[in-house]
Amino acid sequence: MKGRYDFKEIEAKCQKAWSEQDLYSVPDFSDRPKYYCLEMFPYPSGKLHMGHVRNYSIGDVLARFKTMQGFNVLHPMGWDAFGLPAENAAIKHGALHPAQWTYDNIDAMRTQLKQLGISYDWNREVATCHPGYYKWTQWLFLQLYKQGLAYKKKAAVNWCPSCATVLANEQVKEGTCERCKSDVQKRELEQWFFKITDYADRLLEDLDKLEGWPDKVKIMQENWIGRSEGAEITFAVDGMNESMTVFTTRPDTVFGVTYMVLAPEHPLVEKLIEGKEQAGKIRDFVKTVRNQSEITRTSTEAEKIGLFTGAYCINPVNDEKVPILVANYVLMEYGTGAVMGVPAHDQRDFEFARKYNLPIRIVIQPEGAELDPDTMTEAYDGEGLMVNSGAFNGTPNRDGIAAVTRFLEQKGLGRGRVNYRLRDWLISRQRYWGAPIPIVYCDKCGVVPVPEEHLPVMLPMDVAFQPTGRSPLEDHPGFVNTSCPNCGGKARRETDTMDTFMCSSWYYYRYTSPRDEDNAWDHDKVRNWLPVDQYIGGVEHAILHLLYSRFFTKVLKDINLIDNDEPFTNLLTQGMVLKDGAKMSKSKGNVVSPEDIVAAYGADTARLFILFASPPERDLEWSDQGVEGCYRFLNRVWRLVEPLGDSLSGNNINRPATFVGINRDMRRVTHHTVKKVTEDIDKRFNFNTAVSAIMELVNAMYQFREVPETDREPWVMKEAVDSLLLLLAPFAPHITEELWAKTGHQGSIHAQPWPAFDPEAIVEDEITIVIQINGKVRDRMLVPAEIEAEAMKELVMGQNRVKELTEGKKVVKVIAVPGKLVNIVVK
RNA sequence: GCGGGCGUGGCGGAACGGCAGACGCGCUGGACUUAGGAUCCAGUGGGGCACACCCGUGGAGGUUCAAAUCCUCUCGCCCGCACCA
Repeated sequence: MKGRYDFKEIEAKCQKAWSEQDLYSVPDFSDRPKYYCLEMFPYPSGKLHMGHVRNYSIGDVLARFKTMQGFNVLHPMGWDAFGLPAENAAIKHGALHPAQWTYDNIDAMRTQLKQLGISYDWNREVATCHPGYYKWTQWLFLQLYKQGLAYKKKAAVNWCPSCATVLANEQVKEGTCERCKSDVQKRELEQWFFKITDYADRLLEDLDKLEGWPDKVKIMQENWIGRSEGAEITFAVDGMNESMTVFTTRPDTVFGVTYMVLAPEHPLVEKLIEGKEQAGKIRDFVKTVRNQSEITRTSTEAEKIGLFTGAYCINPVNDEKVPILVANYVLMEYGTGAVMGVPAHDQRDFEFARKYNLPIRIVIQPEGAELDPDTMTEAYDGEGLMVNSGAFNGTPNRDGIAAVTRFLEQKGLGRGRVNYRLRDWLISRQRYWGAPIPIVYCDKCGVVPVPEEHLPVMLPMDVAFQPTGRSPLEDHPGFVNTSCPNCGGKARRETDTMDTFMCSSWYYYRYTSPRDEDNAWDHDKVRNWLPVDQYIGGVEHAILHLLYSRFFTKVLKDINLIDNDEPFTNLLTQGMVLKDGAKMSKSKGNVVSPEDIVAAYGADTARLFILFASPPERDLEWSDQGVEGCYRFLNRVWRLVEPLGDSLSGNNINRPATFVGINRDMRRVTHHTVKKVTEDIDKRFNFNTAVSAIMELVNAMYQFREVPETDREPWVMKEAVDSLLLLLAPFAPHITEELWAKTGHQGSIHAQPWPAFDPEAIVEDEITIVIQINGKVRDRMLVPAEIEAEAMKELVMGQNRVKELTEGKKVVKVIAVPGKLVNIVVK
C-alpha cells in the first residue's frame, strides 16, 4: 500500500498552487465563447454556513464544467458588506467599528471560500462598503435622480422600532420586519423613493422572456406586482365642493353602490367631519388605527370597523345619495385610498353591510337563479346580466365593465385605469453603515444633488455608536454641514443612507470592471459579459433582490449604460440545508459548521456530499453518515488510482484496434458515464445523479481490476482512469488534481478539455427486454439490440414460457417497444 | 382565503408513460485479521418453503396494452402572499 489519501496536505498544496498560478483569473475578452456564472454574494456575517457551501459548490461545479467545455468563464465573488449587523455589533461591543467588524469577517470568509477550493477570480473581488464601490452606488442614485426616478415624498412608511429605520414594502413579511421579526409600525415621514412603479408593466411583461427562471419565482413576482385592470370613478360630495375618487375592478357594479368608504388616513376625512358631531369619535378612531401595528391592522381576522362621517356623496351614474364612512379595512396605500361599497357583489362589502345594516342592492343577476338581498348569505361575484342599472339593464356584466367605463369617460367622471399592488421602493435608511445618499439641502436652492465629480460622499469613520435610534450621521457636524454645490452657501447633507438592496442591485456589472476609477463599468466589458448566464442563490430573494435587479437593469438600459434588458438569463434557486428536518439555527442547536466538516473530511468530501445528497432545488437533509459515505468514496477512488502511479502514462500503452469482451464492456461503462454526467450537469443540474454515475463507474473499474491481467487492455484502464478524474474534477477539485499529476499528466486537470464520449462505444450488441403479459412482467429475454418490433414479437411468441402462459387464452394484441419490452394482451 | 410545491424502502434519494426502489447510508451474513469503527464479497420493499406467485409509490376513481409519472376528486405536510377594492 502506497500513500494514503491525505486530504489536508493535498488540499493545502493544490490551493497554494492555484493561487500562485492565478489559475482562475479570466480575461475579459477571448476567442472562447463567454459564460457568466454567478452566485449571490454573501453578507459578511462572520463565517460561512452550510447554505453558503451549498450555493458556492453548485456554482463551482458549473463554472469548472463550463471552463472545461471551452467557455471563457467569469466566476467572481464579493461582499454585500453594508448593513445593520455590523452597526449593531459596534453598538454592542463599543470599541469595534462596523468597518473593522466587516473587513474582519470578509477576511475570515474569504479564507473559508479558498479552503473550499471554489474557482473564483479573486482579482475581481468587490465589497459594497468600499468607497471605490459605493462611489458608483451613489453615482447610480444620481442617474436615477436625473431621470426623475428618485424622488422624495412624505408618506406613511414602514418603521421597524427595533432596527430603528424605515423599510421597503418588500422587507416587511406578514406585518413584521423580515430581519428581526418585530411588528412594523406606520410612520408619516419624508423619505427617498425609487419609482419602480413606472416599470411595473415591463417588469411584469418581461417575465415571459425569462424561460430559464423557475415558474415559482416568476409567479411570486407576478403576484407581487399585482396588476389589476379596472376604473377610477369620481363621486361628488353632497353639498360640498369636494369629490372622492375610488378605484374598482368592477365598474359594472357601480349601480349597486350603497355606501362609500375612506381610509382613516385619507386627507378628505378631516374636511368631511369638520364641525360635525361625529368629529371627535372619528378622530379618535383614526388615531387608534394609525397607532396599530401593521400586523394587527392588516390581519384578515381583524374586525372590520366603520364609522359614518355624516357626509354623503352622489353616485354619478344614478345620482343617488350614499353615505360616506371611514373604515379600518381600507388601505391608503392601495388605489386611491377610497372604495365604493357594493355589498351584493363583493364578499367584504357584504359582511360589512350586514354588520352595519347597510342596504344591499342586486345589480348583477346570474342566469337561472334569482338573487334576493334579504336572503342571500354571501356576495355573488360571478357573471350575469346587469339589472337595476338604468340604460345598462340586460347587458352581460363582462361587457358592462367596458361599457360603464366608456360612459363615465364621456361624462368626465371616470376613466379606465390599471392599478398595481407594487409600490415605489423606499430606499432611505436611518442608519449609519450604508452608502450616504448624495443629496444636499440648501436654504436657497432646495434639494441639490451632489455633483458627480464630488463623489464619493465619504461615510465618516469617526462617529459615536449609541443606541439612540438616530443615525450617527445626524450628530456628526463635520458630515452634516457643507456648502451648497450650487450657490456656495451653507447647506446640510442628507443623513440617511441607502437601502443595501441598492448596493446589490448592480454588483454583477461591477465585476466586469472592479477597479475602474472613472466609470461604474466599461461598456464594452459589460456588453461582452452580460447578461449573467447562470445565477444561483436562495429563493428568499425571489422578490427583493431579483426584482430590484431587474428594475435597475431596465433603467440602465433606458439610459444606454448597458445593452441587456434582463440581468439573469437562467436562475437556479437552491433549497435549504436542514438538520433533523429543520433549518439549521443556533436557537435550535442543530448547526453543522462547515469548518468542522472540512477539518474532519476535507473540502472535497464536504462538496461532494452536499451535491450528492439531493438535487439542488430541493431541501437537503444533512447526514453525518452520508458525509462518511462520500469520504469513503473518495478514499475508494484514491485506492483505485493512486497505486497505478504513472504506469499507464508511458508510450507502451497502445490503443487496440478493436475492443472485445470485458474490455468492450469496460469501455461501454466509461463512455456511458461520460454521456450521463455531461447531460446531468448541463441539461438538468442533477448533480446527485451525476455523482451516482461516477460511483457506478468506480464500481465497474473495481470489477474490471479483478479480471486476470492477460484479459485486460491497459489502454482501457487508462481511458477509464482519465475519464473518471476529469468527470470528478468539478465536484472534487483537489483529489482529482493530485491524482491527475500522480498518473503522469502535465498541467492542471482544471485546464483540461471536458471528455467526449464515443457513441460507438456505448452501443450494445444484445439487450435484455422484458416480456409482459397483461402488463405484468413474466419473463425476460436477450435479443439483438437493433431488432425491429415485428421480429421482437415473433421471437417472444416463440418462447416456451410465453407459450405456457398464453396456452388456452386468446391473444388480443401484442405491443412491442423496440429496445424495451413486449406486452402480450390475452383474454 | 388565494397562489405554488411536495408525498416512493428503516433514511437521503433514482426512475423520456414501458423492469419501481439506480447510487449512497443503515442493517444482516461472510472473508481477511491480534483487533476492526479499515477493506473486500454477498444479501437487503412487504408477504411467501419458493428462482412460482401475490401485494406495493399518501387515499379514491379515471385514461391507457402499460401510470410513481397524465386527468378528476381527496387527505397530509411545506413555502409564498394575504382586508389589494
